[in-house]
Amino acid sequence: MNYSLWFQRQKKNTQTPAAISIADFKPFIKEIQNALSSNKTITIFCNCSVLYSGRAESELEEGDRLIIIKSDNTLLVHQPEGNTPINYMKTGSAIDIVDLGHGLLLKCQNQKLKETLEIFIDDIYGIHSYKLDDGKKLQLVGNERDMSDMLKDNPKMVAKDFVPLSREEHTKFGFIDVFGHDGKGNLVIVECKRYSAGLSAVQQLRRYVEKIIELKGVDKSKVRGIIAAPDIAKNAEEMLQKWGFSFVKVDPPKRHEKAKKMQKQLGDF
Amino acid sequence: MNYSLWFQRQKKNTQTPAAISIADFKPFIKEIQNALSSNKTITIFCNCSVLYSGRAESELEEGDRLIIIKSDNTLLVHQPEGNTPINYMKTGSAIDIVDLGHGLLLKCQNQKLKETLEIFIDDIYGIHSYKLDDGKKLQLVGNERDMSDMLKDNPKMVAKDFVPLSREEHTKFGFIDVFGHDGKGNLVIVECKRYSAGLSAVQQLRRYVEKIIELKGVDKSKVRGIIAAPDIAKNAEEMLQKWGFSFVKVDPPKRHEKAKKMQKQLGDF
DNA sequence: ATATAGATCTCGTCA
DNA sequence: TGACGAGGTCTATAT
Repeated sequence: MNYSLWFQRQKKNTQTPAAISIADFKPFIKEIQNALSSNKTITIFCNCSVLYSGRAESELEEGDRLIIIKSDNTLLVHQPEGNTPINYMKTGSAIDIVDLGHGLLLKCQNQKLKETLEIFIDDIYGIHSYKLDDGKKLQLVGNERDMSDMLKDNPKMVAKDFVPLSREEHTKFGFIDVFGHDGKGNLVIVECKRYSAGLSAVQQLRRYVEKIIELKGVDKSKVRGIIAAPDIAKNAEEMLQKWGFSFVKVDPPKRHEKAKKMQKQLGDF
Repeated sequence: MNYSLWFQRQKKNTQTPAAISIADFKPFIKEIQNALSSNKTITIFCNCSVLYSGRAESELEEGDRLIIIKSDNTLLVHQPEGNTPINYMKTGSAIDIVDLGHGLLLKCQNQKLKETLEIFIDDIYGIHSYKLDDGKKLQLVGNERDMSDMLKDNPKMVAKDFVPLSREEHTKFGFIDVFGHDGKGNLVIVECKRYSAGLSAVQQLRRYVEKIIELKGVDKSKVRGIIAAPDIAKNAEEMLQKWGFSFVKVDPPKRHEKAKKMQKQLGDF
């Protein structure tokens, strides 16, 4: 049975706090407990303050927020602006609601992660819940994996004489995006970045190159390191040159490219 | 005026799709447009499918979700499980709602970022909106900055003879967590990590050390690199030793430590 | 469980 | 505006 409840209330009148009686919150408690026990997704528009203790400790003063509780007991506190939740608790937390008389305390505890979140709810503007049914997964095109795929399928984008051997493999040399050799007996290591490559990208490449020199026992001059990215930062380029690596401008693939690739494959028949 | 609307409907009966008429969605459109124009925070419990195109491209098949639209036109699509939104659009997006007859199309476009999100809403279980008022910011204790603070105030946690000079400063040597020297005329660079240090942490330290050797023109033996973290990965420790750096076990500070520090400071008087 | 690296990362900060 | 690093990062994957 899908039961739901909706209260529309005026914001608490600070001039007459006595108007908010214990009885006001009773149905909310019931609704939240009901929704929690039936694994519904719950939204609470409210005025609240928040305390967090766990990996760090945080405090958030009183303000209007949207609280979301999911069927896996994930809890999110969202402010009216911004992408990311201001506070949150991960899946598997134990959630409890306590009547404080002057408001509600939403307690959220994750035993495993040793984290606690306490939400002091001063006023509730609305509670809504619904049992959501969804098992679908996102199909995404244009991540780094697709980029290394593209380079393996189109080695000329890296270098004229590049011969790819493996892609995105956890070798003993490390996690190398595209690995191969060129016509002159050099090993080639390609590090892809979907966005402008920075210092850390160059260092990542450097680490792989050094490891392969060490493990294969080959000479430094026999290993080519290449960054493939749409752009590279000035400092990163300097470091790249200093280490004898090179940069190839490559834009990350999206559906457009994917479609072209499929057309090409179809054309092979 | 705070106006709000609440519809409780059964899930669409797939056997009789004709039962869902255009008229059913009319009040929803009005409510969404109304809420958008007054910068309310909106929640929509619905069944929908989603297309994204921008930095990457993604597709999400039909399922039950919670859509959140904030007062800054941030848009989030949440599945009933998991911490992070399955789809999202950043602040400043233009949001438009279109009646498709057989459902609604929620279009979200960010001109600046060249991103588009299209949500095809097949069925709506509930729409709620409220104007939220909140300008408070999170007070957080126990981040890396606090950790470098702690080390600067308690240099013996790093080494007996450590003399800190600066903390978290953008020097010409780079962004170094704690910088100083020891009694033997060596420069000391400390890199803090709140969690187990990995290969990238060691490389970050290595980069700072190399830069300071280059810019100061000092000998490699005169610069000490130290990782301060609660733990270090095995591979990272190997690399650390190979480069002559050292590891110091330090737990990140939280309120408990902060309080102790304040007591200590008070005790100084 | 730990380790490694990507992410439509996001967010802040400083040049 | 770009660059750089932290994040209560989160998430997926491999060992």
